[in-house]
Amino acid sequence: MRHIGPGPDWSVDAPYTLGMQTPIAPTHSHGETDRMTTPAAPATLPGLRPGVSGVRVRLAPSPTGSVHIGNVKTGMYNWLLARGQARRLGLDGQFLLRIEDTDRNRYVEDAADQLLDILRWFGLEWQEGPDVGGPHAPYVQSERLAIFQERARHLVAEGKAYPCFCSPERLQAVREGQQSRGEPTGYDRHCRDLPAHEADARIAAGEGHVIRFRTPREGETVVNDLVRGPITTANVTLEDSVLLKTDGYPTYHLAHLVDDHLMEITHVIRGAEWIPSAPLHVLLYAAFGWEPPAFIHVPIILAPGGGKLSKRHGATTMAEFRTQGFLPEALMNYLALLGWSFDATTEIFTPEELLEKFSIERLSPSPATFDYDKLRWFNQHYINHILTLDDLTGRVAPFLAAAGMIDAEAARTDHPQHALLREATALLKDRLETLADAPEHLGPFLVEALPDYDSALLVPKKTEPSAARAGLESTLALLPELDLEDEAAAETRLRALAEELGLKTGQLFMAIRVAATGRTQSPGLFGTLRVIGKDRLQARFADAIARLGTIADATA
RNA sequence: GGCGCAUUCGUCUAGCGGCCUAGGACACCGCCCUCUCAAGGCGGAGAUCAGGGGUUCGAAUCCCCUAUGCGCUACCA
Repeated sequence: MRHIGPGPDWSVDAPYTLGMQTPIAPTHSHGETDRMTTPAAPATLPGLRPGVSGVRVRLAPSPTGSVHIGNVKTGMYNWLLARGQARRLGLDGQFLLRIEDTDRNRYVEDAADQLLDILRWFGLEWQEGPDVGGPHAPYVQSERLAIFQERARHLVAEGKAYPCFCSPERLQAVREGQQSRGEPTGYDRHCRDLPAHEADARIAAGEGHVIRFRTPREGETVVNDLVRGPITTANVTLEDSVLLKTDGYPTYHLAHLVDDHLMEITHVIRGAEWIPSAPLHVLLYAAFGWEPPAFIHVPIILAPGGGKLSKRHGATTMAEFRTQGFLPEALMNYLALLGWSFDATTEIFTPEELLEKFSIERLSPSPATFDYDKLRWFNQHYINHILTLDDLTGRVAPFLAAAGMIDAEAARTDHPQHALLREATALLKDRLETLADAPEHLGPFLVEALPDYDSALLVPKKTEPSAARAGLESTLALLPELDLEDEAAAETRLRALAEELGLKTGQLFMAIRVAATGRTQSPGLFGTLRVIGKDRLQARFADAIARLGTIADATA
């Protein structure tokens, strides 16, 4: 029987080393711990420092375009930790949103607004952020430049960072020289030991420069990742990274770290692409004299063929998944399982259930391949089995309205088209994989007149056109006295009709199906007839009969 | 090249030294239901647990090496 350790030991045993903490062990989801003799251990959260009463996590995207699915997944885990796991343990849990717009070259004008919009659509709610404010405002880094510059100056004053005057051209030349000699590339620390008076003079003269971190050249740094365990890196392999750029903007390394500290972030769940720079961050925290947060690096999402997920494979941004008709709940369920599991068999987790079940202990360190087929299955499952009919009706409506099939207001229950929309949705929902499939499937049930279709479809296999026509004429004649609301009765009547005409039920039913919908595939015939209704059926049958008049029987 | 991370059915995963002749799900195949197509139900095939060494009475589970994949190696995040 293994237990989660008594909690991380945060004692610092080396200047540049985080206190050792054992990687978290998963809890057993069943078994002996429930015995009455076992005193209930106080619930603890891995990575939480003693004395800290709550969890504060963040999602810190940069507004450089549309949000990638991977960023959202990472943000979701943060959200689930704060709003789910932490709160279940009776802790305060705050999830915040911070915009990291420190790259002026990649900045995209409306990206931040779109970001908030799509994150809200997805279902993430933040307690502090650029739109809602909070105790640590502003939550946009470009509005916090003075803070970062002050911190950088502070490090320089303490000798833990230094100004570097090397031009991009020199840096490139250095790199090329290293490459041609087969050496590891990297900054050669040319300005690391400039005399202070010289550096000051050049700055005073207005010479452009960056601020670099004076990385220790000896020892090693340990990053304690909560799911991976300790990751040790020799300091010699680390670079003197740029902290502050020539334009006065901070790099990610400086900005995120200062803000995480100021905003009292307790857990940093971020993409695995940050593992290589995590030692730098640990060193930076030490240089500032700050306690670092707990780290969890979650794997990046792989593309079906290997490599990273790109346009070539399908949707990659949140916005694309939305327009393709995916439900945020289904997307969240699928994404959650791409690197996390609850047990051996449970796979359906609504957002509420995720908040109840999610725990960082069960996060996986290995990368997962994105499977569009499985996502579609989840989406279909939510459409068909999880959403209520009224909910689904409301979600399908915008897609149908965009296709011009219903009025934009038809989702309102007092709208004249609403009843039909709802009935059609009920009838067709089991074949919708995405909301975007709705126009294709519901079309025949919503429009007045059918779009043109292949008249040959009206003649079922092994059936003469004349027989199909006779069947439809009889059905049309029978229509006024049929009670379509009583599906069983209508079925009995039409089965009898088939027998009278000497047709197999399949033959008659198929002819009717095509006449009613223009297709050979539809929901059950009698539900189909009921929803389309007598008026439209009358017109469609008449049209079908006219079409059949132009098709001659095969002369045997 | 250097540094790092990862490695159980095609894919997502369960597995924490004996419950594993490896469980579940997607996809695939078959059957059932049936007026078509879906949905649903039932069943099947599919992983010698990357390979090789150890440790142990016993290893998918612990250790080491190798291989492969991925990431980082920017005044991008």
